Amino acid sequence: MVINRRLTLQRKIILEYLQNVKTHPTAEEVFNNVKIKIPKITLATIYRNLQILAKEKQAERLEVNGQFHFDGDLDPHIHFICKNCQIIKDLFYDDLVHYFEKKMETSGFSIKNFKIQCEGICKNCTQEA
Amino acid sequence: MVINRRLTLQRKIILEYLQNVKTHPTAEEVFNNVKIKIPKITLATIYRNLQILAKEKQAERLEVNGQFHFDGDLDPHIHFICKNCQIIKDLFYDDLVHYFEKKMETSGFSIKNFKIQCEGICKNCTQEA
DNA sequence: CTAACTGCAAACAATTTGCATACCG
DNA sequence: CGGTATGCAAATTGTTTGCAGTTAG
Repeated sequence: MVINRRLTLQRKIILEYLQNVKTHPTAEEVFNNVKIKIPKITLATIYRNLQILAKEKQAERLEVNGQFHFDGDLDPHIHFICKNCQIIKDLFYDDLVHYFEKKMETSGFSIKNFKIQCEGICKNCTQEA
Repeated sequence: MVINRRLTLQRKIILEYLQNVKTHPTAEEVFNNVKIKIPKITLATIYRNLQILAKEKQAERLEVNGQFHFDGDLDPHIHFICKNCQIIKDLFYDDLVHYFEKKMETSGFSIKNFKIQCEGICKNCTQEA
């Protein structure tokens, strides 16, 4: 039951967009942006491809306040969500990631992937208060 | 715009159920269980209350494989999801939690709450393989 | 050539809403 | 009593599917 994926233009543009943007777009936002380059693309195609990309670990799906967002950055990192401005910020804290992986392994779990996300107030918003 | 919540029987039973169960039920599962005690309750009431409980931090909502689950345990902990048997296991690794909180704070973030969840194969399933 | 993919429209599941009634404080 | 919550049914949102035509490898 192995599927031989084809790199269609649609999939290529979607992936490129996810890899170049730093805003963690929703399916809708991916749609609006990809539509600029492929005007007749439909939401169904966006959904189908996002699902494929997530399943094949070329992108990550994350949930924030009930909405799904997508991230093309595969480097393990933490997502920080500001409760004020709603920005989703990437934090590449390698020591934290390592501590976490180590802990899980010494506890007897073989982990495949993980998600760490936290909410608070970002530096920008703290200053303005 | 402060709302004066009332502790209705429905809300009470839902919360009690979440606090006593260790399986991280979905809204549907909460519904099926609460219905035993309150036969004429509806899904709408379940959804309304789960939303309120999550917003007021009396329960936590987590997302696993596109489905939302609820957890009445407020103690900060990690969720481990077994890719084989699909169990959602709570891990109370205080050192990990502290390391994480410390790191975030020394990095200049004031964090309100966080979610850590990871996927892998649980001990039970590893033995059986 | 042919299996994988697309666009389109229709179907679907999960969640939310409007409203009249019930009930907590 | 007043405002919050409920049950019911209908509406809405986000996502998925079937199908005929298109395309990458």
